[in-house]
Amino acid sequence: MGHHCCSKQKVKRGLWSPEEDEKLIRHITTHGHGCWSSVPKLAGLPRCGKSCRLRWINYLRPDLRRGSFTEQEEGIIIDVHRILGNRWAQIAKHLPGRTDNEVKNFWNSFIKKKLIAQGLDPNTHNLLKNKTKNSTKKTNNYTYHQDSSSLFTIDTSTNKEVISMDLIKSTLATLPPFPHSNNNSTYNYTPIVPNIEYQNPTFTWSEQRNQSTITISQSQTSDRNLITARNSMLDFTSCSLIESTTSNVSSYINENSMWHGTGLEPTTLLNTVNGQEEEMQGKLKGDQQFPTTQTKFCDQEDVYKVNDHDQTVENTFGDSSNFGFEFMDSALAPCGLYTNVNSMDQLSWDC
DNA sequence: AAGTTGCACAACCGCTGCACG
DNA sequence: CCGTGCAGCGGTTGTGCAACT
Repeated sequence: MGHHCCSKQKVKRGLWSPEEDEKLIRHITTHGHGCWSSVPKLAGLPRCGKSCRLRWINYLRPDLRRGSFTEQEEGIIIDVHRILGNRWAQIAKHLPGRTDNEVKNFWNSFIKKKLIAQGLDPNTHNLLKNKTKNSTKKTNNYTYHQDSSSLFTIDTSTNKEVISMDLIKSTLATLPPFPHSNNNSTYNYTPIVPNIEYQNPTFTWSEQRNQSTITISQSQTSDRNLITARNSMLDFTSCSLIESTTSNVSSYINENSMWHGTGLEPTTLLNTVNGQEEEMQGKLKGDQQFPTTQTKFCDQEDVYKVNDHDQTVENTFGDSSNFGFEFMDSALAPCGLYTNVNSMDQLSWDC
């Protein structure tokens, strides 16, 4: 039984011989593939166009990277799979020289088993045990909520909740620098504000659920009411950059509040670049690819409370690409940015 | 040595979405 | 709007080989 596209043809199936490979390579390098259905006839191959296309894409293409996957590639696959699931073609776009078929085979033959062996569900990337929807966990001195769509995953080596920063780092790298800073500069970080789902000491990021987007905002405070913000919006279904802007932003910060119900919302920032206030909204443009990705999003509003402090942080990301609660503990607690659950406030991730 | 099993990877199958007439 | 052809995708199967019994 041949393919539906070539059922009327006498086509050969099975493994390709070196002679067939040579014919196909010679044809495509000299003429291009054009319409794949015409390739077999033009190249003198007893195959269907579909088979020729697959052979070229998955095996004969000159830009293919052969050989074993590196640990870095493995990490990228796991990270992107966490977002996209079994969208192998999308995942393969993050791995130059690798094909969707190759990624899929590697996943099924290696990564999948590895995750299972580590007690992780390869579909959800969550722990197989105690996988309860909307369960509330308590770790160290903070509490948070977790479900299958949580932004956070388990670092199996430390058994801690972590978030990979690869996506955010690579996104910020595409943005223009702050006007009065360099990569090693120190600047004030406008602290946590409500209705932003996630943050770390260097930047904040949030989700726009209806648009399948994530907004990353990094701000440099020049005074209490004017900050320079770098914002980028990405579509996490296609891993493409939708919009990036650098602008002066008027922010409203309630000095007396506990950052509850007031403050700066990156999805509705007031753009004052041209002296006119306008709401910043993402518009789809371009199809810029992301080097690496990760993330998964919550279904509910996230609310957390922190103390009202500006803090000074280094404009660097450090060596680790993972941002864990342990790090947050050490980095933020001395600044009074959040307090533990034994006191009034708690950091709560209502995912 | 022969048969069996498990694995990696190549290839196929069926489906979807899109363009076009 | 509908039918057709095509490219592309993800799931599945087939094949070859090495390890094991």
